[in-house]
Amino acid sequence: MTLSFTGLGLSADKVHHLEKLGFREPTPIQAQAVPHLLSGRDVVGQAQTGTGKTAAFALPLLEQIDPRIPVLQSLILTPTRELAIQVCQAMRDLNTDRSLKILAVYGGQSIDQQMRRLRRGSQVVVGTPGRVLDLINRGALNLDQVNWLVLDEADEMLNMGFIQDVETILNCTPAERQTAFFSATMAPTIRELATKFLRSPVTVTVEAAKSAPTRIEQRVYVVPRGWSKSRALQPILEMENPESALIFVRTRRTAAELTRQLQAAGHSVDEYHGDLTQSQRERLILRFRQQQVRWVVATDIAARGLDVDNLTHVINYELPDSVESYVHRIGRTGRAGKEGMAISLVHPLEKYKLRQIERHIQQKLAFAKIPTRAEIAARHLERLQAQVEDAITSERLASFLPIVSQLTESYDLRTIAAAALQMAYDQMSPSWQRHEIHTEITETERHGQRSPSKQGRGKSSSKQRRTIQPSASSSQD
DNA sequence: AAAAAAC
Repeated sequence: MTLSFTGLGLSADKVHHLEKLGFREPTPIQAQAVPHLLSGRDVVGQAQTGTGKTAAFALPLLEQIDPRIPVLQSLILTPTRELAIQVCQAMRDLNTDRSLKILAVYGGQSIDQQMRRLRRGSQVVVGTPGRVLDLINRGALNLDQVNWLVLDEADEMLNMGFIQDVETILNCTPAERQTAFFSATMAPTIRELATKFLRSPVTVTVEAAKSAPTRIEQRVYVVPRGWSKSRALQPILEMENPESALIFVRTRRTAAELTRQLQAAGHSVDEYHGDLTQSQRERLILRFRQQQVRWVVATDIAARGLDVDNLTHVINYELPDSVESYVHRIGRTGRAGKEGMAISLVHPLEKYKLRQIERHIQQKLAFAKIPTRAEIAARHLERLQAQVEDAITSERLASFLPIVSQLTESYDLRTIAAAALQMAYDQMSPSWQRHEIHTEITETERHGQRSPSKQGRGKSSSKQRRTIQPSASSSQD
């Protein structure tokens, strides 16, 4: 069954704007939540990561705010600053006629500037709890007229550490407001707690889409006894050669240390965690989105909501503390109907954590063997061959023919071709010759880690339906 | 116990 946005009760204007943006069909969570939200009901919305939750609350919200009144009418709370920025941007993108003023407020940025902007009369504010409270206490933010309240990543917002601030903020809003809680995860205890803030809510739960189990391939590598994780990570990265990856660790310190190691090995990688300044954080996310950095080593600051287009890999260098966090972490990839790979590294003693995760996601996780040096070399040669075949059909090929003609005066064609391939191979694996990688992988072979070489993974399919999905500029959860 | 979130 397909629905149009019109069928959801959105205005003709809005539907027309959505079509101009290329959005024709609502995702399941949008199809189910939007009508309830338009009818004024409180909603608890639960749907998988990357399936359009932001638009599910943003569309009805934007339609019901009165653009003629220059007063704050809607507040959205998020658990991280970057998420506030992202949700704000997504809402501005959907506010196609620019009739509403939408502002993100969060810590680490000049509060004076945010206060000046607030004075100009924002109708929608997206913010993190600490800064929102600060602004309330300074008299710069008045929630008296807020009739729309959204908790994004609601279960996290109701967790210890956030709940007190969130409750204080909620108490500053009118009781007759409309409230929506959205998240991909909602533990029963949190769901119970949530009802305390909602008025006879409708619960909208979207079951896993049919493509869901295959959308993200999950794989587990058991780190051999006596090995460090960083030693196990090297051959996996060599084998996978992720185009873009989020590598999750548990602490800021480990993030910094692992980043240092990977940088020393010549990789394009940077760290992302709460020890950085706000401008460092924002700059990094921008560079990552623009693919100026291939890999990011992050704490759980990046676990939720963050939407980076074409993220191919999520790597759990260390397993998260909560099963919910696992679900959110791997959900950074495989977004908007694309494929993704989620890899977890576990010590033998951590296998019990794995079983908790398996129970929660109701899936068995596949174990993989750490690739040997020979398998990695074979994979590199496969890639090289594929690249050569691509190059043969390229238009630029002809421009290299004169050089070949010149070289044939001194060498035969096979020798020239082999030399060119050798150069390409060395370009492709600059760290290949490095001593530490060499010895570690030799060590792997001594441990008898062998498995058949796997076929390279196909690129994610480009033939997807156009729906309102996360992209670099708009996000859904 | 750690991470996130205000100055």
